[in-house]
Amino acid sequence: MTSVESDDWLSTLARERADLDRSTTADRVADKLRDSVLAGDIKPGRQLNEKALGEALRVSRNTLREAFRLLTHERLLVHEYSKGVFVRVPEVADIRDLYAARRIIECGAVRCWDRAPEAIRQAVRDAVALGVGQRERDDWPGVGTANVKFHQAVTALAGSSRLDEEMRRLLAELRLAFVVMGDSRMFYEDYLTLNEEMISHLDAGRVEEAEQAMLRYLDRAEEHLATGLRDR
Amino acid sequence: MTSVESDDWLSTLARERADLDRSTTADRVADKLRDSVLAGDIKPGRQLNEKALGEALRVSRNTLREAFRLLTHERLLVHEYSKGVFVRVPEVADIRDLYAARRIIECGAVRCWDRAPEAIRQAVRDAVALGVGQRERDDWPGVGTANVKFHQAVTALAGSSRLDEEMRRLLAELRLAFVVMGDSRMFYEDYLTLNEEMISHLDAGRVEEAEQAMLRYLDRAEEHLATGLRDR
DNA sequence: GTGTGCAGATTGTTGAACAATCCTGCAATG
DNA sequence: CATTGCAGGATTGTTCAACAATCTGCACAC
Repeated sequence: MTSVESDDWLSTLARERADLDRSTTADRVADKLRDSVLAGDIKPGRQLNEKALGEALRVSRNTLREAFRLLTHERLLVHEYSKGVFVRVPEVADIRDLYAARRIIECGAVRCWDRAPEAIRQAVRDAVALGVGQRERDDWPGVGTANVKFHQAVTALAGSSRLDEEMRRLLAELRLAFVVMGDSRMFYEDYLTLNEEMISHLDAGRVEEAEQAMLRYLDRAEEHLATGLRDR
Repeated sequence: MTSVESDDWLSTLARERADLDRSTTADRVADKLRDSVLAGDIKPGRQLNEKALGEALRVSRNTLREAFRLLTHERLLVHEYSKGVFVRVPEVADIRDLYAARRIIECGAVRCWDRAPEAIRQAVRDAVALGVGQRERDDWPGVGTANVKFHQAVTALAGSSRLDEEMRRLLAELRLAFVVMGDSRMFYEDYLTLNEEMISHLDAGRVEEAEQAMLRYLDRAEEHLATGLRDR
């Protein structure tokens, strides 16, 4: 073997090293809580009692509080001093704020289409195709998660892992709103056709039109969530 | 007094209520550490020993670890499992990533100029004026902080507190890079003229030109930082 | 009904303790 | 000389128990 090959091995292993580093128990507790919150098992507004939860999960209060802090940072929980942590109750103002951010990030990302590496563009196409497949088998929750994948892939076009991370947080917070209003399937149907429109625009080099389609999508989704949240 | 006045009092107090809520000691410790890191007192790469720091700051290890967690989320510290936390060493790749995000956010925010409330647009003008004043009295660090204010004000044009928060984090992380390379004053001079150009474009309704100026600014700043970091 | 004060519950913070892991230096091996 | 193996010390990961500070709810007085 040549030394070049050997170096290649080393760099590959170095890249996978992160997987080896076990996560802290706080991280795993946070994962479990995040699932429970996003699945709607713990309803928005509900307080998370440190003692009770700590005993249930068999972790100490300190570790649990670290997990709380993680989820507070993700805006899934809110922390009130000397009162405790609560599952966030999404307000209409939050939706407005959130979609203002999405408009900036996702429309900006769409404009990066021509500059983005082919692999990432392909990921966008794949996400749309996945959604279409799920629709054909009437798997509407599947269409929903494919939609999330689509928007994450679009964000990746910008080429910033920091933006990707922020979008991950924004989308998780959005799912909270879906939890309180219960998502309708007609909704996703609507979204999917807009995604298909976007990808056809992009593949034809009509970046400007794709951005307009994204803007329409965001406007419509925002209004749907805002009204749904107002009279829930 | 009328009931309207009374309501006004209440809403004012409600807004200031956050100031009354004392923060946790972890928050205050994090503030202190953040200042030390951004002032360059604790150099990038240096490890933060839990026991020593805890004794110096008179807080328990648990509380200190809470503060570490906060600053790790802000990307000022990095955490390696079973090894401890270290002040982040900014890499060129970080700069690239960071400026890709800034391009999306700040250029997108500039496009919101016409839709933004007048008060926020005025804040942008004020930030430029402040920088001009500081330049006249040769206060170059002052010009630097005015420049940060300018970019925060521009971000606020988008109308999303979540984006504002993200920009706050991005700018703090950027200051880390300045810490390791030592900021030059010629640099800020250059920036300030670009800011003046932007504001004149905006006041004349030439949003498109202002966005181009922002893009030029970001390109130039990124290159300056990347090269300065490579051969530090 | 409004305000006051007390008791119980919950959170904020600390310090100690032990297990798990990492780092360092040194000896042994080839 | 380079590498490996190993012991010992130092540091981190995690838990627990305790106390102070704060909040909440309820009874009571006016």
